[in-house]
Amino acid sequence: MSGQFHKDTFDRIPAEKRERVIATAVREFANRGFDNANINTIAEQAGISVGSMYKYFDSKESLFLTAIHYGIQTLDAVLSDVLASTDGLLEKAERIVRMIQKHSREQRDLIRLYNEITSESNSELVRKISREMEEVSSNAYSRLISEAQTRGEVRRDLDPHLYAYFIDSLFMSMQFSYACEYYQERFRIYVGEDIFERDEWVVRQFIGFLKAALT
Amino acid sequence: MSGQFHKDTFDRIPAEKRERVIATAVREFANRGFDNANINTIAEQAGISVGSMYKYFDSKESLFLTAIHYGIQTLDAVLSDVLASTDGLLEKAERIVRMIQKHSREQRDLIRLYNEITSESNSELVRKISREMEEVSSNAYSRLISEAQTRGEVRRDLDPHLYAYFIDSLFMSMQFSYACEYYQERFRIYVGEDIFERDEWVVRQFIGFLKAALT
DNA sequence: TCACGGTGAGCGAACAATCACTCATAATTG
DNA sequence: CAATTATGAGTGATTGTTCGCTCACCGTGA
Repeated sequence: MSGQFHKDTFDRIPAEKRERVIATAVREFANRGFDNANINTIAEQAGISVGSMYKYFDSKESLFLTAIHYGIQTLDAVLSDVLASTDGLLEKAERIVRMIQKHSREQRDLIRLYNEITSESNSELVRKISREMEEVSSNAYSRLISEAQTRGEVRRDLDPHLYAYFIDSLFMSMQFSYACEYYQERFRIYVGEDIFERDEWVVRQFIGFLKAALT
Repeated sequence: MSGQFHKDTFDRIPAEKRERVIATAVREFANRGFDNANINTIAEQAGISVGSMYKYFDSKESLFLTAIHYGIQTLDAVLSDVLASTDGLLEKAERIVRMIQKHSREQRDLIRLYNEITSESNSELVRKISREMEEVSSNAYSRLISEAQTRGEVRRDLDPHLYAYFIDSLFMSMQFSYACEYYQERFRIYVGEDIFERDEWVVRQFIGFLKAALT
Protein backbone atom coordinates (compact mmCIF):
# COMPACT_ATOMS: atom_id res chain seq x y z
CA MET A 1 0.00 0.00 0.00
CA SER A 2 1.91 3.03 -1.26
CA GLY A 3 2.57 6.31 0.55
CA GLN A 4 0.27 9.03 1.68
CA PHE A 5 -1.26 11.69 -0.50
CA HIS A 6 -1.99 14.25 2.19
CA LYS A 7 0.20 16.76 4.03
CA ASP A 8 1.52 16.03 7.52
CA THR A 9 -0.87 18.56 8.96
CA PHE A 10 -3.74 16.21 8.23
CA ASP A 11 -2.26 13.62 10.57
CA ARG A 12 -2.10 16.08 13.44
CA ILE A 13 -5.72 17.12 13.60
CA PRO A 14 -8.23 15.28 15.83
CA ALA A 15 -9.20 11.85 14.51
CA GLU A 16 -12.87 12.76 14.59
CA LYS A 17 -12.34 15.70 12.24
CA ARG A 18 -10.05 13.68 9.99
CA GLU A 19 -12.67 10.98 9.57
CA ARG A 20 -15.36 13.56 8.92
CA VAL A 21 -13.30 15.08 6.12
CA ILE A 22 -12.61 11.71 4.49
CA ALA A 23 -16.20 10.53 4.79
CA THR A 24 -17.45 13.75 3.22
CA ALA A 25 -14.89 13.52 0.42
CA VAL A 26 -15.75 9.89 -0.29
CA ARG A 27 -19.43 10.77 -0.46
CA GLU A 28 -18.99 13.76 -2.72
CA PHE A 29 -16.57 12.12 -5.12
CA ALA A 30 -18.74 9.02 -5.29
CA ASN A 31 -21.93 10.96 -5.90
CA ARG A 32 -20.71 13.67 -8.21
CA GLY A 33 -17.57 12.24 -9.80
CA PHE A 34 -14.14 13.76 -9.65
CA ASP A 35 -14.84 16.75 -11.86
CA ASN A 36 -18.20 17.71 -10.48
CA ALA A 37 -17.21 17.34 -6.87
CA ASN A 38 -16.64 20.80 -5.43
CA ILE A 39 -13.80 21.35 -2.97
CA ASN A 40 -15.49 24.35 -1.41
CA THR A 41 -18.64 22.34 -0.87
CA ILE A 42 -16.76 19.40 0.60
CA ALA A 43 -15.03 21.74 3.04
CA GLU A 44 -18.31 23.35 3.99
CA GLN A 45 -20.04 20.01 4.51
CA ALA A 46 -17.14 18.68 6.53
CA GLY A 47 -17.38 21.77 8.73
CA ILE A 48 -13.98 23.23 7.91
CA SER A 49 -12.78 26.10 5.77
CA VAL A 50 -11.40 25.87 2.24
CA GLY A 51 -8.18 27.26 3.59
CA SER A 52 -7.81 24.35 5.98
CA MET A 53 -8.57 21.95 3.18
CA TYR A 54 -5.51 23.25 1.39
CA LYS A 55 -3.51 23.06 4.58
CA TYR A 56 -4.25 19.31 4.57
CA PHE A 57 -4.04 18.57 0.84
CA ASP A 58 -1.98 19.99 -1.99
CA SER A 59 -4.74 19.74 -4.51
CA LYS A 60 -8.12 18.32 -5.38
CA GLU A 61 -6.37 15.28 -6.78
CA SER A 62 -4.57 14.66 -3.49
CA LEU A 63 -7.85 14.71 -1.64
CA PHE A 64 -9.32 12.33 -4.19
CA LEU A 65 -6.42 9.93 -3.86
CA THR A 66 -6.62 10.04 -0.10
CA ALA A 67 -10.31 9.19 -0.27
CA ILE A 68 -9.61 6.28 -2.61
CA HIS A 69 -6.76 5.04 -0.48
CA TYR A 70 -9.10 4.93 2.46
CA GLY A 71 -11.70 3.13 0.38
CA ILE A 72 -9.27 0.43 -0.72
CA GLN A 73 -8.18 -0.24 2.82
CA THR A 74 -11.77 -0.69 3.90
CA LEU A 75 -12.66 -3.00 1.01
CA ASP A 76 -9.53 -5.07 1.51
CA ALA A 77 -10.29 -5.53 5.17
CA VAL A 78 -13.73 -6.92 4.40
CA LEU A 79 -12.47 -9.25 1.67
CA SER A 80 -9.58 -10.56 3.74
CA ASP A 81 -12.04 -11.39 6.44
CA VAL A 82 -13.99 -13.70 4.13
CA LEU A 83 -10.93 -15.24 2.49
CA ALA A 84 -9.31 -16.06 5.82
CA SER A 85 -11.93 -18.69 6.62
CA THR A 86 -11.28 -22.41 6.10
CA ASP A 87 -14.25 -22.92 3.78
CA GLY A 88 -14.00 -24.53 0.35
CA LEU A 89 -14.13 -22.53 -2.87
CA LEU A 90 -17.88 -22.51 -3.34
CA GLU A 91 -18.57 -21.71 0.32
CA LYS A 92 -16.20 -18.77 0.08
CA ALA A 93 -17.82 -17.62 -3.17
CA GLU A 94 -21.21 -17.76 -1.49
CA ARG A 95 -19.96 -15.68 1.41
CA ILE A 96 -18.48 -13.17 -0.99
CA VAL A 97 -21.76 -12.80 -2.85
CA ARG A 98 -23.64 -12.22 0.39
CA MET A 99 -20.94 -9.82 1.48
CA ILE A 100 -21.31 -7.93 -1.79
CA GLN A 101 -25.06 -7.63 -1.32
CA LYS A 102 -24.68 -6.36 2.22
CA HIS A 103 -21.61 -4.22 1.82
CA SER A 104 -22.64 -2.62 -1.47
CA ARG A 105 -25.70 -1.19 0.23
CA GLU A 106 -24.11 -0.21 3.51
CA GLN A 107 -21.02 1.32 1.96
CA ARG A 108 -22.57 2.48 -1.25
CA ASP A 109 -20.27 5.46 -1.55
CA LEU A 110 -17.14 3.33 -1.46
CA ILE A 111 -18.29 1.06 -4.27
CA ARG A 112 -19.28 4.03 -6.35
CA LEU A 113 -15.92 5.59 -5.73
CA TYR A 114 -14.31 2.37 -6.92
CA ASN A 115 -16.52 2.48 -9.99
CA GLU A 116 -15.38 6.04 -10.53
CA ILE A 117 -11.77 4.91 -10.79
CA THR A 118 -12.47 2.33 -13.46
CA SER A 119 -13.08 5.03 -16.00
CA GLU A 120 -10.66 7.64 -14.67
CA SER A 121 -7.75 6.79 -16.92
CA ASN A 122 -5.62 9.88 -17.25
CA SER A 123 -3.79 9.82 -13.95
CA GLU A 124 -0.57 7.94 -13.26
CA LEU A 125 -1.31 7.87 -9.56
CA VAL A 126 -4.74 6.38 -9.95
CA ARG A 127 -3.22 3.61 -12.08
CA LYS A 128 -0.72 2.88 -9.37
CA ILE A 129 -3.37 2.57 -6.71
CA SER A 130 -5.52 0.48 -8.99
CA ARG A 131 -2.73 -2.03 -9.43
CA GLU A 132 -2.46 -2.53 -5.70
CA MET A 133 -6.20 -2.71 -5.54
CA GLU A 134 -6.60 -5.53 -8.05
CA GLU A 135 -3.48 -7.41 -7.05
CA VAL A 136 -4.92 -8.44 -3.70
CA SER A 137 -8.05 -10.05 -5.09
CA SER A 138 -6.23 -11.35 -8.17
CA ASN A 139 -3.73 -13.33 -6.13
CA ALA A 140 -6.35 -14.44 -3.65
CA TYR A 141 -8.79 -15.73 -6.27
CA SER A 142 -6.12 -17.44 -8.38
CA ARG A 143 -4.74 -19.17 -5.33
CA LEU A 144 -8.23 -20.22 -4.26
CA ILE A 145 -8.82 -21.96 -7.58
CA SER A 146 -5.38 -23.59 -7.69
CA GLU A 147 -5.86 -25.00 -4.21
CA ALA A 148 -9.32 -26.25 -5.08
CA GLN A 149 -7.80 -27.94 -8.13
CA THR A 150 -5.19 -29.79 -6.06
CA ARG A 151 -7.92 -30.86 -3.66
CA GLY A 152 -9.79 -32.23 -6.66
CA GLU A 153 -12.72 -29.87 -6.02
CA VAL A 154 -12.34 -28.20 -9.39
CA ARG A 155 -11.54 -29.25 -12.95
CA ARG A 156 -7.89 -29.30 -13.93
CA ASP A 157 -8.24 -28.30 -17.60
CA LEU A 158 -8.83 -24.65 -16.82
CA ASP A 159 -6.42 -21.83 -16.21
CA PRO A 160 -6.72 -20.58 -12.62
CA HIS A 161 -5.72 -17.04 -13.51
CA LEU A 162 -8.15 -16.57 -16.35
CA TYR A 163 -10.95 -18.20 -14.40
CA ALA A 164 -10.15 -15.98 -11.43
CA TYR A 165 -10.53 -13.09 -13.83
CA PHE A 166 -13.91 -14.37 -15.01
CA ILE A 167 -15.13 -14.79 -11.46
CA ASP A 168 -13.87 -11.39 -10.39
CA SER A 169 -15.62 -9.89 -13.41
CA LEU A 170 -18.87 -11.34 -12.15
CA PHE A 171 -18.21 -10.08 -8.64
CA MET A 172 -17.40 -6.61 -9.94
CA SER A 173 -20.51 -6.50 -12.03
CA MET A 174 -22.66 -7.56 -9.08
CA GLN A 175 -20.99 -5.10 -6.77
CA PHE A 176 -21.70 -2.23 -9.14
CA SER A 177 -25.19 -3.55 -9.78
CA TYR A 178 -26.04 -3.11 -6.12
CA ALA A 179 -24.43 0.33 -5.75
CA CYS A 180 -24.09 2.27 -9.01
CA GLU A 181 -26.84 3.87 -11.01
CA TYR A 182 -26.05 2.64 -14.47
CA TYR A 183 -25.44 -0.93 -13.34
CA GLN A 184 -28.56 -0.93 -11.18
CA GLU A 185 -30.65 0.10 -14.14
CA ARG A 186 -28.99 -2.61 -16.25
CA PHE A 187 -29.65 -5.22 -13.58
CA ARG A 188 -33.34 -4.27 -13.56
CA ILE A 189 -33.55 -4.42 -17.33
CA TYR A 190 -32.11 -7.91 -17.35
CA VAL A 191 -33.87 -9.51 -14.42
CA GLY A 192 -36.80 -7.31 -13.47
CA GLU A 193 -37.73 -4.38 -11.26
CA ASP A 194 -37.90 -6.44 -8.07
CA ILE A 195 -34.43 -7.91 -8.36
CA PHE A 196 -33.17 -6.00 -5.34
CA GLU A 197 -35.61 -7.84 -3.11
CA ARG A 198 -34.51 -11.29 -4.29
CA ASP A 199 -31.06 -11.54 -2.77
CA GLU A 200 -31.30 -15.18 -1.71
CA TRP A 201 -32.43 -16.28 -5.16
CA VAL A 202 -29.51 -14.44 -6.76
CA VAL A 203 -27.09 -16.16 -4.40
CA ARG A 204 -28.46 -19.61 -5.24
CA GLN A 205 -28.44 -19.05 -8.99
CA PHE A 206 -24.98 -17.54 -8.92
CA ILE A 207 -23.52 -20.43 -6.96
CA GLY A 208 -25.23 -22.85 -9.33
CA PHE A 209 -23.64 -21.06 -12.27
CA LEU A 210 -20.21 -21.10 -10.66
CA LYS A 211 -20.43 -24.70 -9.52
CA ALA A 212 -21.31 -25.90 -12.99
CA ALA A 213 -18.58 -23.81 -14.56
CA LEU A 214 -15.86 -25.09 -12.27
CA THR A 215 -16.64 -28.80 -11.84
CA MET B 1 -34.60 3.48 -29.87
CA SER B 2 -35.67 6.96 -28.79
CA GLY B 3 -35.67 10.15 -30.85
CA GLN B 4 -32.93 12.41 -32.03
CA PHE B 5 -30.97 14.76 -29.84
CA HIS B 6 -29.78 17.20 -32.49
CA LYS B 7 -31.45 20.07 -34.31
CA ASP B 8 -32.78 19.69 -37.84
CA THR B 9 -29.95 21.83 -39.16
CA PHE B 10 -27.57 18.98 -38.44
CA ASP B 11 -29.43 16.76 -40.88
CA ARG B 12 -29.08 19.29 -43.66
CA ILE B 13 -25.30 19.62 -43.75
CA PRO B 14 -23.13 17.40 -45.97
CA ALA B 15 -22.83 13.83 -44.74
CA GLU B 16 -19.06 14.08 -44.73
CA LYS B 17 -19.11 17.02 -42.32
CA ARG B 18 -21.74 15.37 -40.18
CA GLU B 19 -19.67 12.24 -39.79
CA ARG B 20 -16.57 14.29 -39.02
CA VAL B 21 -18.38 16.09 -36.22
CA ILE B 22 -19.67 12.87 -34.70
CA ALA B 23 -16.35 11.06 -34.99
CA THR B 24 -14.58 13.95 -33.30
CA ALA B 25 -17.18 14.11 -30.54
CA VAL B 26 -16.98 10.38 -29.92
CA ARG B 27 -13.20 10.57 -29.66
CA GLU B 28 -13.16 13.56 -27.32
CA PHE B 29 -15.88 12.28 -25.00
CA ALA B 30 -14.25 8.86 -24.91
CA ASN B 31 -10.80 10.22 -24.13
CA ARG B 32 -11.64 13.03 -21.75
CA GLY B 33 -15.03 12.17 -20.30
CA PHE B 34 -18.16 14.28 -20.47
CA ASP B 35 -17.00 17.06 -18.16
CA ASN B 36 -13.48 17.45 -19.46
CA ALA B 37 -14.45 17.32 -23.09
CA ASN B 38 -14.35 20.85 -24.48
CA ILE B 39 -16.98 21.94 -26.97
CA ASN B 40 -14.73 24.64 -28.38
CA THR B 41 -11.98 22.10 -28.96
CA ILE B 42 -14.33 19.60 -30.54
CA ALA B 43 -15.59 22.26 -32.93
CA GLU B 44 -12.05 23.28 -33.80
CA GLN B 45 -10.90 19.71 -34.39
CA ALA B 46 -13.95 18.97 -36.51
CA GLY B 47 -13.15 22.04 -38.58
CA ILE B 48 -16.28 24.03 -37.78
CA SER B 49 -16.98 27.03 -35.55
CA VAL B 50 -18.44 26.94 -32.06
CA GLY B 51 -21.34 28.94 -33.38
CA SER B 52 -22.16 26.23 -35.89
CA MET B 53 -21.87 23.65 -33.16
CA TYR B 54 -24.70 25.42 -31.37
CA LYS B 55 -26.67 25.69 -34.58
CA TYR B 56 -26.56 21.87 -34.72
CA PHE B 57 -26.99 21.07 -31.03
CA ASP B 58 -28.83 22.76 -28.20
CA SER B 59 -26.20 21.97 -25.62
CA LYS B 60 -23.16 19.96 -24.74
CA GLU B 61 -25.47 17.27 -23.44
CA SER B 62 -27.25 17.04 -26.78
CA LEU B 63 -23.97 16.55 -28.58
CA PHE B 64 -23.01 13.89 -26.05
CA LEU B 65 -26.29 12.06 -26.49
CA THR B 66 -25.98 12.21 -30.25
CA ALA B 67 -22.50 10.74 -30.06
CA ILE B 68 -23.71 7.94 -27.83
CA HIS B 69 -26.72 7.32 -30.01
CA TYR B 70 -24.41 6.86 -32.95
CA GLY B 71 -22.21 4.56 -30.86
CA ILE B 72 -25.13 2.38 -29.85
CA GLN B 73 -26.32 2.04 -33.41
CA THR B 74 -22.88 0.92 -34.50
CA LEU B 75 -22.56 -1.61 -31.70
CA ASP B 76 -26.06 -2.90 -32.30
CA ALA B 77 -25.40 -3.39 -35.98
CA VAL B 78 -22.37 -5.54 -35.25
CA LEU B 79 -24.17 -7.54 -32.57
CA SER B 80 -27.28 -8.10 -34.70
CA ASP B 81 -25.08 -9.42 -37.43
CA VAL B 82 -23.76 -12.16 -35.16
CA LEU B 83 -27.10 -12.94 -33.57
CA ALA B 84 -28.84 -13.28 -36.92
CA SER B 85 -26.92 -16.42 -37.81
CA THR B 86 -28.43 -19.88 -37.40
CA ASP B 87 -25.68 -21.10 -35.06
CA GLY B 88 -26.34 -22.63 -31.65
CA LEU B 89 -25.76 -20.77 -28.39
CA LEU B 90 -22.12 -21.66 -27.93
CA GLU B 91 -21.22 -20.99 -31.54
CA LYS B 92 -22.82 -17.57 -31.24
CA ALA B 93 -21.01 -16.93 -27.99
CA GLU B 94 -17.74 -17.81 -29.65
CA ARG B 95 -18.42 -15.42 -32.50
CA ILE B 96 -19.29 -12.69 -30.02
CA VAL B 97 -16.00 -13.15 -28.17
CA ARG B 98 -14.04 -12.94 -31.40
CA MET B 99 -16.07 -9.95 -32.41
CA ILE B 100 -15.29 -8.28 -29.09
CA GLN B 101 -11.58 -8.85 -29.54
CA LYS B 102 -11.64 -7.41 -33.04
CA HIS B 103 -14.13 -4.62 -32.56
CA SER B 104 -12.72 -3.40 -29.23
CA ARG B 105 -9.43 -2.69 -30.89
CA GLU B 106 -10.76 -1.23 -34.11
CA GLN B 107 -13.40 0.94 -32.50
CA ARG B 108 -11.62 1.68 -29.26
CA ASP B 109 -13.22 5.10 -28.84
CA LEU B 110 -16.73 3.67 -28.95
CA ILE B 111 -16.05 1.13 -26.23
CA ARG B 112 -14.40 3.74 -24.07
CA LEU B 113 -17.35 6.01 -24.58
CA TYR B 114 -19.58 3.19 -23.42
CA ASN B 115 -17.33 2.68 -20.41
CA GLU B 116 -17.53 6.38 -19.69
CA ILE B 117 -21.29 6.19 -19.40
CA THR B 118 -21.24 3.34 -16.89
CA SER B 119 -19.76 5.60 -14.25
CA GLU B 120 -21.53 8.78 -15.24
CA SER B 121 -22.99 10.14 -12.03
CA ASN B 122 -25.41 12.52 -13.69
CA SER B 123 -28.55 10.47 -13.09
CA GLU B 124 -30.58 12.45 -15.58
CA LEU B 125 -28.21 11.41 -18.34
CA VAL B 126 -27.90 7.84 -17.14
CA ARG B 127 -31.60 7.25 -17.23
CA LYS B 128 -31.90 8.64 -20.74
CA ILE B 129 -29.20 6.35 -22.02
CA SER B 130 -29.15 3.07 -20.12
CA ARG B 131 -32.46 1.70 -21.34
CA GLU B 132 -31.65 2.28 -24.98
CA MET B 133 -28.22 0.81 -24.40
CA GLU B 134 -28.96 -2.42 -22.58
CA GLU B 135 -32.39 -3.40 -23.78
CA VAL B 136 -31.23 -4.74 -27.10
CA SER B 137 -28.62 -7.13 -25.79
CA SER B 138 -30.72 -8.03 -22.76
CA ASN B 139 -33.59 -9.26 -24.87
CA ALA B 140 -31.33 -10.95 -27.37
CA TYR B 141 -29.32 -12.87 -24.79
CA SER B 142 -32.32 -13.92 -22.72
CA ARG B 143 -34.06 -15.19 -25.82
CA LEU B 144 -30.94 -17.05 -26.93
CA ILE B 145 -30.83 -18.95 -23.66
CA SER B 146 -34.55 -19.69 -23.59
CA GLU B 147 -34.41 -21.08 -27.12
CA ALA B 148 -31.38 -23.18 -26.29
CA GLN B 149 -33.30 -24.51 -23.30
CA THR B 150 -36.27 -25.59 -25.40
CA ARG B 151 -33.87 -27.23 -27.86
CA GLY B 152 -32.40 -29.10 -24.90
CA GLU B 153 -28.98 -27.55 -25.47
CA VAL B 154 -28.94 -25.92 -22.07
CA ARG B 155 -29.97 -26.88 -18.52
CA ARG B 156 -33.53 -26.06 -17.54
CA ASP B 157 -32.95 -25.25 -13.86
CA LEU B 158 -31.48 -21.84 -14.54
CA ASP B 159 -33.14 -18.51 -15.06
CA PRO B 160 -32.53 -17.27 -18.61
CA HIS B 161 -32.65 -13.63 -17.59
CA LEU B 162 -30.18 -13.86 -14.73
CA TYR B 163 -27.86 -16.07 -16.76
CA ALA B 164 -28.07 -13.64 -19.65
CA TYR B 165 -27.02 -10.99 -17.16
CA PHE B 166 -24.04 -13.08 -16.02
CA ILE B 167 -22.94 -13.70 -19.57
CA ASP B 168 -23.32 -10.08 -20.53
CA SER B 169 -21.28 -9.13 -17.48
CA LEU B 170 -18.47 -11.30 -18.79
CA PHE B 171 -18.80 -9.82 -22.26
CA MET B 172 -18.75 -6.28 -20.85
CA SER B 173 -15.71 -7.00 -18.77
CA MET B 174 -13.87 -8.45 -21.76
CA GLN B 175 -14.89 -5.61 -23.98
CA PHE B 176 -13.51 -3.05 -21.54
CA SER B 177 -10.43 -5.20 -20.97
CA TYR B 178 -9.53 -4.86 -24.63
CA ALA B 179 -10.23 -1.13 -24.85
CA CYS B 180 -10.07 0.75 -21.53
CA GLU B 181 -6.99 1.52 -19.49
CA TYR B 182 -8.10 0.42 -16.05
CA TYR B 183 -9.57 -2.84 -17.30
CA GLN B 184 -6.55 -3.54 -19.47
CA GLU B 185 -4.29 -3.16 -16.49
CA ARG B 186 -6.54 -5.44 -14.47
CA PHE B 187 -6.54 -8.06 -17.24
CA ARG B 188 -2.75 -8.04 -17.26
CA ILE B 189 -2.59 -8.37 -13.49
CA TYR B 190 -4.85 -11.40 -13.58
CA VAL B 191 -3.53 -13.28 -16.59
CA GLY B 192 -0.14 -11.84 -17.49
CA GLU B 193 1.49 -9.13 -19.60
CA ASP B 194 1.17 -11.07 -22.85
CA ILE B 195 -2.55 -11.65 -22.58
CA PHE B 196 -3.31 -9.38 -25.53
CA GLU B 197 -1.39 -11.69 -27.83
CA ARG B 198 -3.29 -14.80 -26.76
CA ASP B 199 -6.70 -14.17 -28.27
CA GLU B 200 -7.33 -17.71 -29.43
CA TRP B 201 -6.52 -19.16 -26.01
CA VAL B 202 -8.91 -16.72 -24.35
CA VAL B 203 -11.68 -17.74 -26.75
CA ARG B 204 -11.17 -21.45 -26.02
CA GLN B 205 -11.08 -21.01 -22.25
CA PHE B 206 -14.07 -18.72 -22.27
CA ILE B 207 -16.17 -21.10 -24.30
CA GLY B 208 -15.11 -23.93 -22.00
CA PHE B 209 -16.23 -21.87 -19.01
CA LEU B 210 -19.55 -21.04 -20.58
CA LYS B 211 -20.21 -24.55 -21.85
CA ALA B 212 -19.66 -26.03 -18.41
CA ALA B 213 -21.82 -23.38 -16.76
CA LEU B 214 -24.76 -23.89 -19.11
CA THR B 215 -24.92 -27.63 -19.65
C1' DT C 1 2.47 34.26 38.09
C1' DC C 2 2.49 37.03 34.12
C1' DA C 3 4.19 39.04 29.89
C1' DC C 4 6.06 38.04 25.56
C1' DG C 5 6.98 36.01 21.24
C1' DG C 6 7.03 32.10 18.17
C1' DT C 7 4.35 28.61 15.79
C1' DG C 8 0.99 26.90 12.92
C1' DA C 9 -3.95 25.75 12.47
C1' DG C 10 -7.96 28.00 10.82
C1' DC C 11 -10.31 31.23 8.00
C1' DG C 12 -12.76 33.04 3.72
C1' DA C 13 -12.68 36.87 0.46
C1' DA C 14 -10.43 37.46 -3.69
C1' DC C 15 -8.02 35.83 -7.75
C1' DA C 16 -7.50 33.50 -12.08
C1' DA C 17 -8.45 30.09 -15.28
C1' DT C 18 -11.75 27.48 -17.71
C1' DC C 19 -15.53 26.82 -20.68
C1' DA C 20 -20.53 26.50 -22.07
C1' DC C 21 -23.02 29.41 -24.50
C1' DT C 22 -24.49 34.00 -27.14
C1' DC C 23 -24.83 37.41 -30.63
C1' DA C 24 -23.50 40.90 -33.85
C1' DT C 25 -21.59 40.50 -38.17
C1' DA C 26 -19.99 38.28 -42.37
C1' DA C 27 -20.31 34.93 -45.96
C1' DT C 28 -22.98 32.14 -48.91
C1' DT C 29 -26.80 30.59 -51.40
C1' DG C 30 -30.81 30.49 -54.33
C1' DC D 1 -31.22 40.92 -52.67
C1' DA D 2 -33.52 38.34 -49.03
C1' DA D 3 -32.74 34.25 -46.43
C1' DT D 4 -30.07 31.10 -44.52
C1' DT D 5 -25.86 29.53 -42.57
C1' DA D 6 -21.22 30.29 -40.57
C1' DT D 7 -18.17 32.74 -37.59
C1' DG D 8 -15.40 33.55 -33.26
C1' DA D 9 -14.62 37.18 -29.94
C1' DG D 10 -17.06 38.11 -25.97
C1' DT D 11 -19.78 37.03 -21.61
C1' DG D 12 -20.98 35.18 -17.30
C1' DA D 13 -20.92 31.60 -14.19
C1' DT D 14 -18.37 28.28 -11.90
C1' DT D 15 -14.65 26.70 -9.07
C1' DG D 16 -9.68 25.31 -7.89
C1' DT D 17 -6.37 27.72 -5.51
C1' DT D 18 -4.01 31.51 -2.94
C1' DC D 19 -2.86 34.70 0.64
C1' DG D 20 -3.02 37.92 4.31
C1' DC D 21 -4.87 37.67 8.43
C1' DT D 22 -6.56 36.01 13.32
C1' DC D 23 -6.09 33.43 17.35
C1' DA D 24 -5.26 29.60 20.47
C1' DC D 25 -1.51 27.38 22.39
C1' DC D 26 3.09 26.61 24.32
C1' DG D 27 7.70 27.46 26.05
C1' DT D 28 10.62 30.88 28.14
C1' DG D 29 12.42 34.25 31.17
C1' DA D 30 11.75 37.79 34.59
